[in-house]
Amino acid sequence: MITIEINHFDLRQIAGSGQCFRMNCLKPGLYSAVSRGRYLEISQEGQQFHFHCPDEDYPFWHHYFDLNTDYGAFLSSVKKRDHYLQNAANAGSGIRILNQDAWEMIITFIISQQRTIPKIREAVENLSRLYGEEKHCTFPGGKTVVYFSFPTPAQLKKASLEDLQSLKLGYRARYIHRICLDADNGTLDLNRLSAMGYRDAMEYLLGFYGIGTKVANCICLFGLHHIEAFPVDTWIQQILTNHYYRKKYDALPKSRLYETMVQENFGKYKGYAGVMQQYIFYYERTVLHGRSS
DNA sequence: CAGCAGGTCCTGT
DNA sequence: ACAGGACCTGCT
Repeated sequence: MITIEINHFDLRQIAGSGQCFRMNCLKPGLYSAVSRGRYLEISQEGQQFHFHCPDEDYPFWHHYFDLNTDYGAFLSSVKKRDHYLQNAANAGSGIRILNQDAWEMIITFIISQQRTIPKIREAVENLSRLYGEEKHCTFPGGKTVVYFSFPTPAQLKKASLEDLQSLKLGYRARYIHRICLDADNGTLDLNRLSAMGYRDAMEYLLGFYGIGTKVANCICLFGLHHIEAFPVDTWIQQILTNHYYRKKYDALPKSRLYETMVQENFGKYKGYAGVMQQYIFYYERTVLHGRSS
């Protein structure tokens, strides 16, 4: 077990920020997480954190939670004039943009289309249980936890279209099936994708069946750590409309409306607008509308 | 029963 | 380019 003290880091906020679907609250202040085949239990008391994992895994989780980045600088850069963002950043000041696996984010956010977060979690867990690897983690003291890694492309390719449809993935089943084939035959090159900058990664991702602008931005933000990415979903659309509307936007075509609003209101946070997106998403959804997971 | 949920694709102008 | 409709499934 490793104990450290960290500012601007809050497990409940991160778990509720909608960026990861394999973090669970075991009891107040204690969370589990699964990523890249590893398992962690982490507890929080104020700014004190206990990492329960093999010592050699600690650097992995330190990077996973993005603990080398100075979020205090992001927070203090919020414009005083923007009261909505001020409130949001204050409410979510412990959020961090996690370093998650790109392939897992591709599948996860394809699944996320037109679904609620609890249903996304359920689907991701089902895929892991059925196509991932069963793993065991034994703690000092003897407690053993069974968990499942998220399936690799080679593992998930074993799922037929019918298999995926039987998991109630609906029209997303076709998207997933197709992209597994692409990942297997090299059309989707994850190593190449990971080496790209934000713009190139967006263009590349948009070429795949089932990935549109919103999902591609989520993959960039949560799976490739391009923190300038700013996904616009229905929640963000509502926020933009309710808090950032200006009359001149009426002249814009719908297809360009939101990207213009994002550019004009969040472009000033150059290179890290995605952090602000997380603050307002979390604030609106969790604090103002009471969604907990 | 209609409407909507972390959208995307396809089609017709 | 742009707008409108279809699409799986489950929940209200």
